[in-house]
Amino acid sequence: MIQPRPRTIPEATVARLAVYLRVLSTLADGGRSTVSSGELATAAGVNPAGLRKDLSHLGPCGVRGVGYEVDTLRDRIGRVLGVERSRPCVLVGIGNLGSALADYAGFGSRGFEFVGLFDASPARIGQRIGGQAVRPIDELEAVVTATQASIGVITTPGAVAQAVCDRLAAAGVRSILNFAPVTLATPDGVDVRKVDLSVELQVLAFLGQQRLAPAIGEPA
Amino acid sequence: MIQPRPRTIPEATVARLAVYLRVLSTLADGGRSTVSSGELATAAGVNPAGLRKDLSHLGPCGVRGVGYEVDTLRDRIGRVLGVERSRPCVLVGIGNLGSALADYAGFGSRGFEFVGLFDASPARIGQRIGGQAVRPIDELEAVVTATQASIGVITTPGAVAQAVCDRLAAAGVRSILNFAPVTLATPDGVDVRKVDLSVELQVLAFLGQQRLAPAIGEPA
DNA sequence: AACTGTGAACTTCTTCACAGCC
DNA sequence: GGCTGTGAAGAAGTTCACAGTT
Repeated sequence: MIQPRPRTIPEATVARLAVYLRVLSTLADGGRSTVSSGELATAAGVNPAGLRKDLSHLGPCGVRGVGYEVDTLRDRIGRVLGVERSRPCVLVGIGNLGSALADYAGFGSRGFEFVGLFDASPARIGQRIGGQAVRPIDELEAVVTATQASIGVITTPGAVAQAVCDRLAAAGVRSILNFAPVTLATPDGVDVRKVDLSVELQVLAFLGQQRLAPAIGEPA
Repeated sequence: MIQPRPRTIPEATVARLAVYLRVLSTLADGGRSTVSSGELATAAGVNPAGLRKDLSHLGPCGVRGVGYEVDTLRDRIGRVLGVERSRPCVLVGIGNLGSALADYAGFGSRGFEFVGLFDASPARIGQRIGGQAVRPIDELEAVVTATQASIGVITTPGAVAQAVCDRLAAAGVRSILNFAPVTLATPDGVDVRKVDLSVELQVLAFLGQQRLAPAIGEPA
């Protein structure tokens, strides 16, 4: 018994597919009808062979000697990533960062819909962002239940992030994107993806300095 | 001739060191004086053996049978990452996201100092954020030169990100953190690190759905 | 006894090189 | 000729298991 294709796509590949999808949309908007792996790879900032390997997870989708049809490939990747399916999300913590996310138009075209924006501060309640009123945090559970939201985004201060995370998980959210500068613990079946802005800066700075000074011993 | 230790620390390790540093600071603030790899690993969300391997890049820094001294280890990591050194940074694009970054207190304690906030919109010029006035984008080159800023952060709309990137690189910035949803091209010697919020969400959603349905074939 | 530091096994990801097809 | 799809090689990262030290 053979299995025709491993049913799981590696995480690294998924991340790049999302990037290819955006590049393809841009190309399609520009009226481009066909593209080679080399060109697409350059535009996406990756190696051409790697791009072809990524696409191989979707089954054959190009034409040898020619390249890929832009519209077809875009639709194919979109279908695999599930952009046509609407995904209700809730967002907790409506500071500058939360507002930026709630406002960002790019999510809608990828199937993400914010169905609830929550904050603890009375001053923010009722404020409208991206066509949505900010609600008090008490309503979190009710909204998650009513909307069946399975994705939660945390943009609160670190001090309350774990508590928010616990409430999201208890309410039925299965995937959490965490921007708070803390490591969250979650029950089995709930996964967290962390984006840590200060870590990104630190890595960038360190790698830059390491690249510049490959031969300097640090003074005792 | 032997080299006692490879002078480069892997990127993945650098990212985790930044996380350990934060956890250690929290422990130190709580008055904790010593900690084991197991405990620290749990708090950082990693495997204990991996943590020890990460630390091994700094040379021996624990005591066998006992653990690590919190203050010592924090200082050691801090020194390696260069948090004591002040790093001038410029930030271009002062929307919600840019404002969030300019305001974020966590950068200062890591040695990052925003020495210039720039925007193209006249409406934003002069606005004060995080103790800093927003300047017109025309002043970018002058400020980079005067402050010797080597790090630039781009939080502009995608359409202008490449142009901003070109100007930063030409002005002498060597490391760029890009939040705009485009892939940037840079000359040799300038490196870019990309944070793509919508890719993060997409990966999170996909992995969640893939985990739930490991055995579903997609209908033709 | 407890816990670190590290070689070795293992897994994952990337790159290469070329066969296969248009 | 040109470009895709993929097995094989290589690099990087992770986990294990245990020797070494206090």
